[in-house]
Amino acid sequence: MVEQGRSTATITRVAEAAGVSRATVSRVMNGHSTVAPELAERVLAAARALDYAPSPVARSLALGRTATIALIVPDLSNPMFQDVLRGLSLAAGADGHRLLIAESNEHVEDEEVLAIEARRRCDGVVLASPRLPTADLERLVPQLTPLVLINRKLPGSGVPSLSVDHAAGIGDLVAHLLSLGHRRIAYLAGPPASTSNRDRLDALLRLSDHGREFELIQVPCGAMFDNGHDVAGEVAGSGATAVVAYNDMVAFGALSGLHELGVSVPGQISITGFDDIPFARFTTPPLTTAAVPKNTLGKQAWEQLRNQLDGRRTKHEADFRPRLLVRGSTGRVSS
Amino acid sequence: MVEQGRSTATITRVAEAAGVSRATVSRVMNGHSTVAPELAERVLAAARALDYAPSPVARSLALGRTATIALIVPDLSNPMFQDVLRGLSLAAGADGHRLLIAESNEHVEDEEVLAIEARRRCDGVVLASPRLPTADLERLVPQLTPLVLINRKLPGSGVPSLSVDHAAGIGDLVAHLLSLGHRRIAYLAGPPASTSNRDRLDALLRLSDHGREFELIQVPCGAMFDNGHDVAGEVAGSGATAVVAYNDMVAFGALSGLHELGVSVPGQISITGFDDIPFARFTTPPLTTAAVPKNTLGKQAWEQLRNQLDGRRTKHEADFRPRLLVRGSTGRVSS
DNA sequence: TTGAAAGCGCTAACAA
DNA sequence: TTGTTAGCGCTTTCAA
Repeated sequence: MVEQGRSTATITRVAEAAGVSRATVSRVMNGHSTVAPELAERVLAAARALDYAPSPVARSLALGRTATIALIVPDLSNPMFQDVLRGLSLAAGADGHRLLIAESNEHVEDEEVLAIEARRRCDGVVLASPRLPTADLERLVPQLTPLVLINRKLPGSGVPSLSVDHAAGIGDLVAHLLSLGHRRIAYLAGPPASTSNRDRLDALLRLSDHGREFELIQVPCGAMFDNGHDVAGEVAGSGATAVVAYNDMVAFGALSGLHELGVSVPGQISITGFDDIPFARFTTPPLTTAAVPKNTLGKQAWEQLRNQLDGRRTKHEADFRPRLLVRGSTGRVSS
Repeated sequence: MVEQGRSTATITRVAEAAGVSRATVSRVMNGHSTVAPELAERVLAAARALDYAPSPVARSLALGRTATIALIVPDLSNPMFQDVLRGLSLAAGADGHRLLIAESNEHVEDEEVLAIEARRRCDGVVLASPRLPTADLERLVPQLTPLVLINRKLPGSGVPSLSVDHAAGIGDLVAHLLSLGHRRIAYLAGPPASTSNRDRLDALLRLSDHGREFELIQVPCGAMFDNGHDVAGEVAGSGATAVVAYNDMVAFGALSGLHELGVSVPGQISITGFDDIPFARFTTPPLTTAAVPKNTLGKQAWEQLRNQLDGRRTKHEADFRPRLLVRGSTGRVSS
């Protein structure tokens, strides 16, 4: 048997040492009612001497709450979720709550049981599950509440949801490209099952208006560097003068691939990303993109969750409009 | 009051419904001893009907273990830790353990209480705490055990520790640069308090051998994109023909900055990074770097922790030697 | 094989 | 103000 930390004192031992009841110790430790100062002092002294701290697990059972929340994401390697994670961790931590993280590793089929299991160890859940079918999600809601959804709406369910307004972001990017004279635009599509990909694609289709505003060339791609890199050739041969990438990583991969092919950006082709992940302004050339406030998303998620934990009702849906950042990767169309 | 999920069934209700004792339900749920098949079936039916699942919190209290571990990191925005997080999350998850994550947000002074608090909710801790003074860490060990250290050694303590062999990585990078003819090398230093920075710097000083092998120019920098970007001018003016950056992000920032200044890489200056974070091979030019097996680190951390949880002793220290990846950002010195 | 009972460590009515 | 008591939901000896 391995040494499992020093044997921890219990409330009973402290009570004995201080010559009081466990209830009194509990009251002192929680700053409750008014315990006689001299008693309180005795209790604290005993607690210090025994190096006592209340057991979170026992408290959780007695109180019915754990001071812990769960974040459920499909994929931790996605910078988008990393920032949400970070914002959430900081905000919840500042309010004395721990963060449990559960990653489905893109296995949608495990996501339900993962979420339910996680919820049972926690007081609430922040769920980012872009691929889970709506029907399944709806069925899940009662077991996950208090719940906050990220990048996903469930109208009429009363579940707070924080989303990026993808359509608005795409709108800004396209307007920018159109103003530069581009009329043949390739979309490097993200994962087909991803709702954010669908949102972005829908927006593009709408804006293209059946080719009347501009010609839209769809290129199946993915969500990672490599995917963008690998379609560079296809892009170059497509006749597109501008590329709207699913996200910054893809854009960066494409940038890299085009560079290797000797295609100049933005000289011959313009490229836009989406998200504004940290290095987007450091690429060569720096990436024009739509910045989504990812930290804000995490922080707001905590606010929404805390409201529910406190029994408050809360506003239900928030859309965060990305901010267009024009940088060096887009330029006037070469005629 | 908000709806807190559907009211969950307890073991008592299931026992009543099945007409058995709680002990029997417990045995069935845990696949223990041999409960008579027909009884077991009755219990399972009741459990299904009531949608029962054992409470993890109650189990934790009764069993004295939580099936949860904690990862403690100074800064989640550091890609290095993100990958460790990911590897750890996956490995622990595969063995049915949850992951609690605690971020000190670089506040070393909070790290101790954060770690202790986290440990009390968990069965063990993976600690990445590059800046915590050794004495403090040593005092902490008994309260955190089972414990695994990342990028940090505590000789004689018996605490398993997984580290990157920074010196070896730097050695490979420098050998590479020397072979290309470089004799004036700038080091873009990371955070002074970081042990990994110190390791890398020490290695450089040793290799430089007081300038006999090459001249070492120290440039205080940092750990992020911006820091690298901001010292580009200084680097360009330093007369260095090659740059060893603290990590890939800094290298990338420097790359970007030099590009803006019209300094060609590797034409005029060669640059190396460290870590091989995902985009390192997509920069322009792609980054020569020392690849650290970060996923492995996370995965191994779980192995080490699991060994301790199982009461097994385990090998104590592992050094992961980075792999030199020669890419486009380094070239023969321009004479 | 099954059940009764005690216990994990804490909190919170209720009484005194 | 303090203590007594019951209870949070589960596991696990110990007897039967």
